[in-house]
Amino acid sequence: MARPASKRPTDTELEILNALWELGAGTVREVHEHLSQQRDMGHTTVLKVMQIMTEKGLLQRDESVRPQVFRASRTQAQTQKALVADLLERAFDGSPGNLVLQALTSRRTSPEERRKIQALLDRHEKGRR
Amino acid sequence: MARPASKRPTDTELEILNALWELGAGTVREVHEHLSQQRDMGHTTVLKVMQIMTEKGLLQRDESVRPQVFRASRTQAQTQKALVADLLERAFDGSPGNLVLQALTSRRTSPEERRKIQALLDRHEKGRR
DNA sequence: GAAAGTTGACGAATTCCTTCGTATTGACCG
DNA sequence: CGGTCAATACGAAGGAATTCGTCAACTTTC
Repeated sequence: MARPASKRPTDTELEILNALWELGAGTVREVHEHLSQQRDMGHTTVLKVMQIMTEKGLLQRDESVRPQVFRASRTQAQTQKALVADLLERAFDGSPGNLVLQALTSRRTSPEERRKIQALLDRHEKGRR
Repeated sequence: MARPASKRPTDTELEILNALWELGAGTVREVHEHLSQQRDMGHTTVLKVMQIMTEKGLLQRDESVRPQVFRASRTQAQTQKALVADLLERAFDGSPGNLVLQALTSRRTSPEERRKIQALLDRHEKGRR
């Protein structure tokens, strides 16, 4: 009669993952400073979330050094793919086309982005990868 | 010092929205039956969630009839677009290209889907919409 | 080596979400 | 009308998520 832990990283967790992907790896302090540029969070709050993320397996922790160094367990691409697959499943009936449609009509999609997408599509059309 | 209500519909809420979009509008019973095909949820549970969704503004309720009829406040397309924009912001640094890349490399993307996407791109390339 | 500063562990407080049990209200039938 | 059944409201239970305060442990610096 309870709520199951979210399969996806939460918003806060994702922000920390973004920081770690950019840093490669980092201490709580480094992550906190990175986040502070956009977000107002206490140092211990970041630490706590990162501890929980480590328990969940989202982060790896090197305890042999002080301060401890954290890194993401999965790559950004792996996580992004999982998030897209999840959203596809939950909100787009599994049809990537519908999802891409909404992405294309986003205000964020510049002609440049569109060319980028076209290039991706071409690469898929002729052969692999 | 607490948790803010999620800006996005939760998983359960999205399932109910999916049902209502497909039904057009429906009673709790109809939604429950629709959901029962994939999910095991009590009748009152569905009702409760739908009540909360109504409070949140996600659903509109016609109380003049019995049983009450609910419908989604926003269209599927509107919601999908918001979800994509949100994911774009949180996990793809605002770049639709990166998102589409992950969508394209999804196992769910058949050649047929790819053609569909190509058609969308073409439509965007030449002119409006 | 003691003081001062960092870092990390722990747990509390609070709200949200999911799930129902129970109670109340409303509608229909006889 | 009163009874019955469905529909709705109410509220509670309990785990998840977010945020810190507090204190202990460890480092660095005089």
